[in-house]
Amino acid sequence: MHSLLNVATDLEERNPIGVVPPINVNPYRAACVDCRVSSLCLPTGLCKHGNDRFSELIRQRIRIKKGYGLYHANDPLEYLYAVRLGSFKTCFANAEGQGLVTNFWMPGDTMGCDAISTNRHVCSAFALEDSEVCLIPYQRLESLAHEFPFLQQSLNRLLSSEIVREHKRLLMMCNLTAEERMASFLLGLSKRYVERGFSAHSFVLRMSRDDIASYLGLRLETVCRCIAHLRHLDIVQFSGRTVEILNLPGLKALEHGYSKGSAANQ
Amino acid sequence: MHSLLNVATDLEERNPIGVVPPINVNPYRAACVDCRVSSLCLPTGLCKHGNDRFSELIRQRIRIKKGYGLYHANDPLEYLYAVRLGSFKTCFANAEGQGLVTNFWMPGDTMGCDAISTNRHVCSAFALEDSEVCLIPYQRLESLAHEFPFLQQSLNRLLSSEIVREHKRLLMMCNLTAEERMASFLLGLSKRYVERGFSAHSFVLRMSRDDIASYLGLRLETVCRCIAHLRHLDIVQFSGRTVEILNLPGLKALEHGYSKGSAANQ
DNA sequence: CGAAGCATTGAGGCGCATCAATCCCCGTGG
DNA sequence: CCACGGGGATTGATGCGCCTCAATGCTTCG
Repeated sequence: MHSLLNVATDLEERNPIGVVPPINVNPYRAACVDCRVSSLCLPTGLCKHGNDRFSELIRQRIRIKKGYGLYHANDPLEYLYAVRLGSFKTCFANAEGQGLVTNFWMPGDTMGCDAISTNRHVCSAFALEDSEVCLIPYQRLESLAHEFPFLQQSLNRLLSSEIVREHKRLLMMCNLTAEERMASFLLGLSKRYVERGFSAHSFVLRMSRDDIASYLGLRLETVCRCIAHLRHLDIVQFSGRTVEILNLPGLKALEHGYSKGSAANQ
Repeated sequence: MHSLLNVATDLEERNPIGVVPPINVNPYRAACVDCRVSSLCLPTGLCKHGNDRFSELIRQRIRIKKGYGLYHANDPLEYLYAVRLGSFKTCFANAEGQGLVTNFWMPGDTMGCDAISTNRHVCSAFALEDSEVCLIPYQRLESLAHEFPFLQQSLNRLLSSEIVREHKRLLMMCNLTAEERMASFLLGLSKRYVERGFSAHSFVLRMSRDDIASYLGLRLETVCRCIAHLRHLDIVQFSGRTVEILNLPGLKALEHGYSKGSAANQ
C-alpha cells in the first residue's frame, strides 16, 4: 500500500530532455528591472549596481510548454531556475520509482536549490502551463554572491527558508486530517496569489487532482471527496479547476480543525 | 485526531533557557584539529589556514546535560551549533502547539541552519544525553565564508542537503508503512553510526519511543508494535534502548516492503 | 522502596486507501 | 455536425492500517 504513482514517468516520456529546444527570449534585454515579480525574486533588495550585474547573469530566458520538463533528476546542476511566468511542479522519486510532488512553483520562485548539495538535480521540474523561466548559471551566481555579500545572504536565506517550508509540510502531514490539509493547501495558494497581486478568493488551479493528492500525501479520490465536502459546506465553490473561496474565515477554521470536537485549543 | 503531543513543552519547562549556564570547555585550545568528528563537520576539506581560522571562531564549547535545551524556537540566531559529543533532537511546533521531532543529531552534525531564513530559530534543540557542542557565531561564519569560498560552498551544500533530507523524509511519510519506516529509521541510524566509526549492528537508541514515533509520523504504540514484530521475525533484538541488528539484509528487505505482496518491483 | 516516567500489549473504531463504475470535458476525425 | 476516444474527475462500497483508549509491566532515580 501507500505506493504512490511515479508522478514523473508519464511526462518524462513525453519529453526526453533536449527534444524541446529552449526558446531564447529577448536575450539582449535586461531581465530583472522590468520583471513583474522582481520583488519576490533572488536579487530583491540588491543595490542598483548589483542588480545590473545580476541581470547580466541571465543570458537566457526560455519558454516551456505545458506538460514538458525543464530539468530532470540526476541532471548536473548548471542553472537555478527563476520562474518568470506560469507555474511548475517538481517531483522527487526514489530508486524504486515511488515519487511525490515536492512543490508547486509560481512566478518569483527559484527552483533547483536542492541540487547544490550533490551538484545534481534530485527533482524533476514540469511546466503546469505554458511558462517562462530565467536561467541563473550557478557557478557565476556563486562568484557574484562573493562580490555582493547581500546576494550571498539572500541565497542563504532562500535555502534556509526551503528547509523551514519542508518542516511545515512535515508537520502538516503528521498532524492534519485530509480535509485540514486541503484547506491549508487552498489557503497557501490564496496567499501566494495575493503576494503576486491576484485575488485571494478566486483563482485557477494549474495542477491536477492527482498532483494535489501527491503534494498533500493523499490519494486522488480523497482529494475529490474533500473538495466535495468543502462545496457542500458552501465554503469553496469549484468548477473544474476554477476555485472560488466563498468563506475565507470558515476555510481558516477548517484548517485548524475547529470544525471537529477536538480539545478546545483557543 | 493526529494531534501529536507538544514534544517541546515538557522539556521547555524543565529548562527555561539561561537557567543552566553554559559550561565553557577548553577555551584556549584549538577546537577542530583534534576533534574526532572533524571529518564530518563544516570545515571539512578546508585548507590548513582556513581550518585554523575556523577554529578561532569557536570561542565556546559548551556542555548540555541530558534533557536540557540548547536553544529554543524564536530565539534570535546567534550561533550555529556543531555537535561534538552526545546527541540531540530538534522539535518544531506551530502556534497551536502541535509539534514533531524534526531530526536527531549526532557528533559532526550542525544544528540551527533553519534559523538563517528568519534570523530566529524555528526549532528547539534538546540533549538526549550529556552532550557537548561547539558554538559557531553565524555573523562571523558569514565573514569567514567570504574569505574562504570553499567554506561558503560547504555551507551552501549543508543547507541544500538538509532540503534533500527533508524530501526523503516526506517520501518516507507518504510511501512507507509503519514497519517500513521503522526499518528505514534503524538502517539510517546504523549508517550514521558506521560513519562515526561505530558498529553497524549494535547501538543504543538515545531517544524515547515517543521521539521515534514523532520523527516517523506515527504513534508511540505503533512504534512498539513494530519493534515487537521485528523481534519476532528475529531481524532485530531489542532490550530497552539497546539495539542489535541480527539480519541486516532482512531489515533492508523490510524497508522496501519486499515482505508484502506488493507489485513486483525488481 | 515508592513514585513517576517509559514501554508493552490488547480491544475496538475511524479515516483513508483501494477497487470499481460512471461521468464530464475536450480535442479529433469522419 | 456528431460520434468517438481518452484523460481527468467524481462518487460509491469495502477493507485495512494505524490511531485511540486503557490496563499493566518495567525501569530509573530520588
